[in-house]
Amino acid sequence: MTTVPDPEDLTARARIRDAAMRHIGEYGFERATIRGIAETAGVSLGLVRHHFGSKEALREACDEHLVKIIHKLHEDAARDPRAGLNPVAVMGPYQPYLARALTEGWAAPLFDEMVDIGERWIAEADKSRTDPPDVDARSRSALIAAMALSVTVLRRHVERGLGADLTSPEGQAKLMRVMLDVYSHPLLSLEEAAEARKALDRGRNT
Amino acid sequence: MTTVPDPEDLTARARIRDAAMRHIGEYGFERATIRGIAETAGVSLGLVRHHFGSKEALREACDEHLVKIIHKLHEDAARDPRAGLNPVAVMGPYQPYLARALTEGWAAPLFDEMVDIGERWIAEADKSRTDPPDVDARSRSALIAAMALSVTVLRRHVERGLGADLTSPEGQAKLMRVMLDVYSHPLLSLEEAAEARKALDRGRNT
DNA sequence: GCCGTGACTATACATCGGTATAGTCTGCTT
DNA sequence: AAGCAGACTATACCGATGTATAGTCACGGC
Repeated sequence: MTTVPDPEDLTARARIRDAAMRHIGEYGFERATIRGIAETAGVSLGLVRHHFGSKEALREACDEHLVKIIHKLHEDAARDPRAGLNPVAVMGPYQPYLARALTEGWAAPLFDEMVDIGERWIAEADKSRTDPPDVDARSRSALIAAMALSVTVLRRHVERGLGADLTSPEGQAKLMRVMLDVYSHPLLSLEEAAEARKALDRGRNT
Repeated sequence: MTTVPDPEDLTARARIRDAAMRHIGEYGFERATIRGIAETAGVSLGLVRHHFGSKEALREACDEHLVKIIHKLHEDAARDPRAGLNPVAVMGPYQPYLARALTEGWAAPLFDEMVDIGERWIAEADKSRTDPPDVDARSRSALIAAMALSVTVLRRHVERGLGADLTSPEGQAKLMRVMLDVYSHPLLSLEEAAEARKALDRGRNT
């Protein structure tokens, strides 16, 4: 799944890009070295430069590729909405790179697009909501996007907490069960929330 | 808030440690340089080594200090549970460092302790829950901890989404409002969750 | 058949940054 | 007064890594 390469793949350029995504995903951009990437791709140091020019440009190429992948996944998810719940399963091998991109500061457009998608979804759901929302749909979408991505970003910690390897089918099934339970039970009752809001209005912020 | 220094502070050692936490928080461990930290602390490169021995050891000292801070905050939060909702406000200036620690792979005990605390809280809440939980309290606590920390870890993205600066009181109030709304409304109905679980049981995992 | 272009390699270069060492100054103890 | 300890500085060292350059090889068009 999601490992289907572009037709243009198999080329050295594609191999380098894939190796870069793996290295950056595993070590982060700083610790990933062009030499290491070249070795993994089975090419010389110079060829990386020949194709991409600089380490920074290589990263940008990886980003573009990620965006491409996400767009394709988004189309797929439009057909089966439930499949999109589990980001670890969805992103597959590109998930570590995504996590780095989000935490090392260069994937803003990507996150924003996720917020866009969520916002439309939420606006739809608001129509059948009984109590009026206290805040705009976009803000809620941003928080929910962050929450959904937290599994990706804090994956190692979540794995420890669940006692399961999230690359395995069993681990992913477990994660889905946990998510279903948590997502279907509010952390706060409406009354508690209303009370906290009132306290906030009184100007007591902490 | 949370800026009250230890009595032992004001010493060069403390200044170096604080500078290190700021630099690592801002740039990450790799990109943070001992030279830069020394300059910020207003001391020489050599003094950093004199006090801490190595960059790695300096990081460990920062970790220990973070743990100390978290413990103190935890005691405070025990008195006023609601204050603990907002991790950005709670962690104050140490929040960027915490985010780095969590995403760059070295803060496992810290996360686990948060899961511990949450687990006890959830076990308590389970007593008054009508439907039986599908998964153990610890797994749910881990996911919820990750979700709660997502604001800290993806802070820049959340800020863009909310259109607010989370260091400002207004931004924090806005975040609180968003959290209260989202936390008090389940993302999935019990029926949807039950149905998804059934689909999972049929062995169709994706 | 030649030549040019682009994929690819080998190697040199320069900088950055962690580490190591030698030395200075201040203050305290005896 | 002597001397020792610890805080602190200046500077040298060296490996790692991104960047740059020169050169080789294969292939396709004129």
